[in-house]
Amino acid sequence: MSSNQSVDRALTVLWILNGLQQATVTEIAEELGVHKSTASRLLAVLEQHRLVVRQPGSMAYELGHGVLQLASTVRSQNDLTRSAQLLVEMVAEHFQLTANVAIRDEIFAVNIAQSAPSKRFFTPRQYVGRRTPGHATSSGKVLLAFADRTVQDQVLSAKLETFTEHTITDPVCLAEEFALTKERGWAVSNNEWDADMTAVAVPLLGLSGTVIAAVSVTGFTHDLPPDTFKTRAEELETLVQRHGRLLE
Amino acid sequence: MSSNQSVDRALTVLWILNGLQQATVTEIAEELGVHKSTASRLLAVLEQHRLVVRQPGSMAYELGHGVLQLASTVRSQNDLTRSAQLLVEMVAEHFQLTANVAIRDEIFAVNIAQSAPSKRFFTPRQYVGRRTPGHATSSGKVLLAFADRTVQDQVLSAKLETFTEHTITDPVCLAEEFALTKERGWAVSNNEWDADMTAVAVPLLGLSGTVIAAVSVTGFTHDLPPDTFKTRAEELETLVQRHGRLLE
DNA sequence: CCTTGAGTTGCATATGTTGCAACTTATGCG
DNA sequence: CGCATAAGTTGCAACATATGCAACTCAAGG
Repeated sequence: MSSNQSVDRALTVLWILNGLQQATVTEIAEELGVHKSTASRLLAVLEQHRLVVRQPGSMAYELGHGVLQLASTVRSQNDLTRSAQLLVEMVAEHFQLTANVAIRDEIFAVNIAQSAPSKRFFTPRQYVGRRTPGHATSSGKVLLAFADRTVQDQVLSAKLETFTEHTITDPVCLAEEFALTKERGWAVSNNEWDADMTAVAVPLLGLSGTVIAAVSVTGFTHDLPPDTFKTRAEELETLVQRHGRLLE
Repeated sequence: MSSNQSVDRALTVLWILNGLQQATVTEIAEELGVHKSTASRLLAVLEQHRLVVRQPGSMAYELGHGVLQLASTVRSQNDLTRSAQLLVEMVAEHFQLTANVAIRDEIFAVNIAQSAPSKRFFTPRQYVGRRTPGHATSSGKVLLAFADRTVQDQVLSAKLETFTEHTITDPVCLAEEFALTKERGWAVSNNEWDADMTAVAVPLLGLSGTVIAAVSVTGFTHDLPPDTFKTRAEELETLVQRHGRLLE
């Protein structure tokens, strides 16, 4: 595997700032395990490229506008993303729940669009771009259930991470879950990733008829009791179909 | 000025991909002026950090989901950004024109939120995160007009880049423009940055009463004739005031 | 089947990066 | 307000590391 120490360190800085929100040169140096002068120089280059900034008057660095610029290219490049954004906004409004569109990235699900309902104050935090576990989220289950056999095997043979007491960690149970999902056409994650959070997801088909993404609604478990799963899933499917099949 | 060659090269790769959308190892190597093996290794590290990806079956790299993840941190970090997004959506809907909120970055304006009207097909392209010239855009003029004297002097003493035949490049004229903007409370850019594009902007005040951002509406010049400037600006100001002062 | 082009890997070299120490700039406390 | 202390930056020498080359793999096409 090819590597490049200084580039690797510099990019790690971005992820550190992603986690900590703010960090000083010294903090970053410690986190990386390098001398502070090294950290200082890495940050200087990142700053020249506007990927990190220092708010005037503060010593601490945070992620900069350059990141936003790069991200807007990723978005606009992708017709699916744009279309997905319109869809989630409609879905969020309809259910008054947080809506997501996710695509598969290896054995993970990555949200590419998210919208929170306009009338609620407390909603799940932003997860756009972040990998979420395929075996513990509703979109992940949908994406994996409709993925190639080889991908499924990859998941089933991996160590399934436990997040809550409801997380499915037994490969046999998970395989059944995939089969069920594929048969009925929707999936649910009931406190499996995050205690007290529940989500329902349905597949989104491309022009060729294959599953290219998953659309989900997420809310506190209180708002999504088990007897509503089926209805929600059917409503969601109707909305998705009305929105039309998206570009592949 | 501190530098770090390999990191600088790696970050330049991101900007190359930002411009070209897609590029192969060889193309990037040529663009950077390095051997293709070097480019290959830089890309490998960027790929490990999910900042670039190769679509399965393609040799070409493009920007990856990691960028989106970093960007979502930048956004959620910033209450202003979130609040601004709601504002621009409302404004875009109201005028059926593209709306932006921009903040000042040195002598430039950086859009932090943008929304295109839902009912139009042809709209200006995405500029979120990108620096726009302070002397040739409506938001730039607002931000500079209300900025410190030292910042204004910096602009007025710099070489003012010409973009169209209407761009204001004379420091004296520009100083007058700032004075006018400050007095009447709004600015306009009439084909000054991009031929055939016109925009009107008003300031956005923070809790302390200082100008923290500019809100603008942009459209083809055809849709924004000079006799509508004043009305648009006043309407825009009303909308902004109704939306309330944002967090500083 | 051979050729051509594009990408990746092993290896030797020297270039570029690192840590140190000295210096400068901020911050906190009496 | 000024000193003390912590945090950040820069010059320099040493050596770790990134680089270019060349050889290799892989894929496509004639």
